Amino acid sequence: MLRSVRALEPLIGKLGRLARLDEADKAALLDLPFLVEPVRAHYHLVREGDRATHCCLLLDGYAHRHKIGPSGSRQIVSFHFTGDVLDIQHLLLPIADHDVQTFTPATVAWIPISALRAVTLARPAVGEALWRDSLVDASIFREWVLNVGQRDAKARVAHLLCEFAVRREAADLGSPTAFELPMSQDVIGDATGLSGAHVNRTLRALREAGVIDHRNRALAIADWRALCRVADFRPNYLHLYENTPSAELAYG
Amino acid sequence: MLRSVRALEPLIGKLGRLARLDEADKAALLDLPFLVEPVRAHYHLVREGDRATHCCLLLDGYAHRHKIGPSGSRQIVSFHFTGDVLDIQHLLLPIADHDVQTFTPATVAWIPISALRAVTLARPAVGEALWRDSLVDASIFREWVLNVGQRDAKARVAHLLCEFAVRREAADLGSPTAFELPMSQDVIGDATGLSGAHVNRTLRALREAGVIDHRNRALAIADWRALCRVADFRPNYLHLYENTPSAELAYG
DNA sequence: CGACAACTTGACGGGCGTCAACCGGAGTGG
DNA sequence: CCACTCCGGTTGACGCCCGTCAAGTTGTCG
Repeated sequence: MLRSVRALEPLIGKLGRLARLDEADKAALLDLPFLVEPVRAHYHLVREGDRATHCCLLLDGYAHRHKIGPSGSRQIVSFHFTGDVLDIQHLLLPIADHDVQTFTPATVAWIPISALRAVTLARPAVGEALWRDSLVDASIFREWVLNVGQRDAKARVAHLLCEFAVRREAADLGSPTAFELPMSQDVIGDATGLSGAHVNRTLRALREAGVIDHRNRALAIADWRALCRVADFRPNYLHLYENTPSAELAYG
Repeated sequence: MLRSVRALEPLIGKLGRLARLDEADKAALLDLPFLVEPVRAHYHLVREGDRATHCCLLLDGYAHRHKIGPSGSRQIVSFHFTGDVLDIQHLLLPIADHDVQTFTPATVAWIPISALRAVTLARPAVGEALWRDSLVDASIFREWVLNVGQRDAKARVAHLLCEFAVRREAADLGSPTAFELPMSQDVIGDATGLSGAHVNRTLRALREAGVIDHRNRALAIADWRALCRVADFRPNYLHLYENTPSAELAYG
């Protein structure tokens, strides 16, 4: 475990996009106690049933949240990037109802829940940003219910890629149209309610349609509009509003 | 539109289960401005794209939230009962990302968002209760992603019935094991990602297995344990903890 | 260069969608 | 009191999307 100065910068970046934070708000965030921990891929950060004492901020790498279904099957319910708070619900719901797991090597910061709650009370703008973040999370879950409930395999996978691209762009994590897809096809399957084999077939179909270019784990979106059309993708559920900077991902 | 005294009692009941409210908190809630409106079944309370000015509290009747998918299909993402705030996310996310619609005749109270936000700032316990409510909502969405993503038809429908029963019990809305199922089979299909025809087949299978008794729209749960087993139902995602009073729905 | 995980592809089968027909109850109008 | 309408429930026939399984290939890391 390490303790480094200003490691919480990514949190300020994220929350600053969700609410207007003044200098005192930012100072209070930077003043939070925390412990930095590098972890390997496939490391369980939270397990269902845990009584949480700390919230987990993802400083680097990728993670997902998932639930275990009948006969051990796994449903991934969200993906997370640098700057995301992985379990903000533990501020108010003490017992975890799902697992959180890295799927690449990652670095996380553990923040005591008591300290985070104190900040939300002392600095209402911070509380507002965190609450809004959890509401956007909920909106993404709703969209995923729609995704696995109504769309066919091609649309499901395409939708996932669209969301990945737009969220990367919004979080300023590099090119939105060419990036590494850091997860295995089984993981994509667990997120879309498909088998790994069918994810493979589906990615091939998207490639052969000229919509994406996908080799190994390198993804390039060849035709953004076409991908959105296949995916039935409308980004409103991400609630980015004017914070979507991208000309590259122009929509409509 | 009507204005009646203490119409907001159901809100106090609900929030009182989510956080410890003192007399001043309750007084602040009862002091909220509101307008009561009776509405017919299938009335749209909120439409995707609306800029919300009021939050909608369900005083009586049933409602659901849904999103429109490819080629006009509909995915219901949650059901709501008396006492539920139907669109708490509009406190912080101004533009609706989904529709809210009654499916029985209902009575709602419209509360101005500005007034509700003022109360959350002045009375932190109220803010905490509302935030927690929105986090439980999010947890339910996650469970629904699992439901439509991983479970087969019988488990999906059974899970919906289990959730209905436990939430009725928790909200003190009458018998948890015998009640009216107020929605059509198409509606159940839209909530579970199944066709209405297959919901019918599935309900028949559950009836023939002796798990439920279901005639017209009257539902009786004949074997609660068996229903839970079929449904892969574990109520932890509802975050009721010690607030689950039921001996009738004992689990484990 | 060997081991192992992930990817790839094909064959086969089943769960559930689609469609169509029929039924049954509630409301409506004569 | 009955005919008509309409919505929802019920059931069967048929087919497709996608799961499962198995075999082979590729990529990567020690």
